[in-house]
Amino acid sequence: MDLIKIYECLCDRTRLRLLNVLAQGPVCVCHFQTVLGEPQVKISKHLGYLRERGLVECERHGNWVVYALPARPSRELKANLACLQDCAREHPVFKRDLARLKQIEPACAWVRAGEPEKAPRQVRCGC
Amino acid sequence: MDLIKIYECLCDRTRLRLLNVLAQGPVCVCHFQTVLGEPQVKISKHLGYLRERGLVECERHGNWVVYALPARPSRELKANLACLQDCAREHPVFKRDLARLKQIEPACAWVRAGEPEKAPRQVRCGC
DNA sequence: GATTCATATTCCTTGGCAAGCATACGGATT
DNA sequence: AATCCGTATGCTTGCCAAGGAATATGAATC
Repeated sequence: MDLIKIYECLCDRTRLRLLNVLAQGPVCVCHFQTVLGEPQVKISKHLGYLRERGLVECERHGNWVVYALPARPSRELKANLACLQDCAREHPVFKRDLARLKQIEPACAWVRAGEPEKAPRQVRCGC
Repeated sequence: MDLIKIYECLCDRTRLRLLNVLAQGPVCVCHFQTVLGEPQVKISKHLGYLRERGLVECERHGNWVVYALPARPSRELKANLACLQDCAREHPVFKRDLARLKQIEPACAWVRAGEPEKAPRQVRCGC
């Protein structure tokens, strides 16, 4: 049963935060680090966990790996993501994440817009 | 954060089934055993888990303990229960549970209706 | 080719939960 | 009081996931 796999993904605080941020658009790993304020290993592992179970997809652009929600989410996933967003709207941690995401918006506009060709030419990410 | 506690409750197959059944109305433990086809210990423990975290409430009537969804569920809980019901609608296991619940309906109408005064006088539950 | 940066993986430790057996508890019947 | 029924609790075992440190990979720059 697929539904249970979804709920297993949702039962961790960090993963909930990741998914909530991803609802705004694609994000690369280093931006997650900045937004959540969590170490790289933690972010990467939880993204891997979500990836293995089909809740997120990723694509490499040079040094960066950009994560996004699946292009064609299942009915169950769509419903649960909508529910999460609804619940997160009033929770301080989730709200803070989105606020931080907005702050770094200029630095990662190309990522959020899904326009890899506009990636900066220099190596450093800037976040 | 309360929301995470909710998701932790939802990440187990048995608990999802319990909550899905409870959405139809109050149910006593022995009816859960019949409907889910799971041993008593398992049912009781998962109900205890849900009870400790405030996702269900219970009330004793003679030998029976009747479980129900909270009278005043939080916004988050309400949203997630609605989402679960929506997702469960098309899943074979959840559907089968509800079908079985309907089958034993006559035997437990007083429970489902929340009318403890109509509890059968004899000891045996009959399920 | 060596270095730097972003990301992933491996290894390890720790904690928590699922499951099942056995047993305890509380209420009702006799 | 003894017994029966429905339910809950201890206890143990095994598994899996979280977290962190160290290291590996892969791409870009010099």
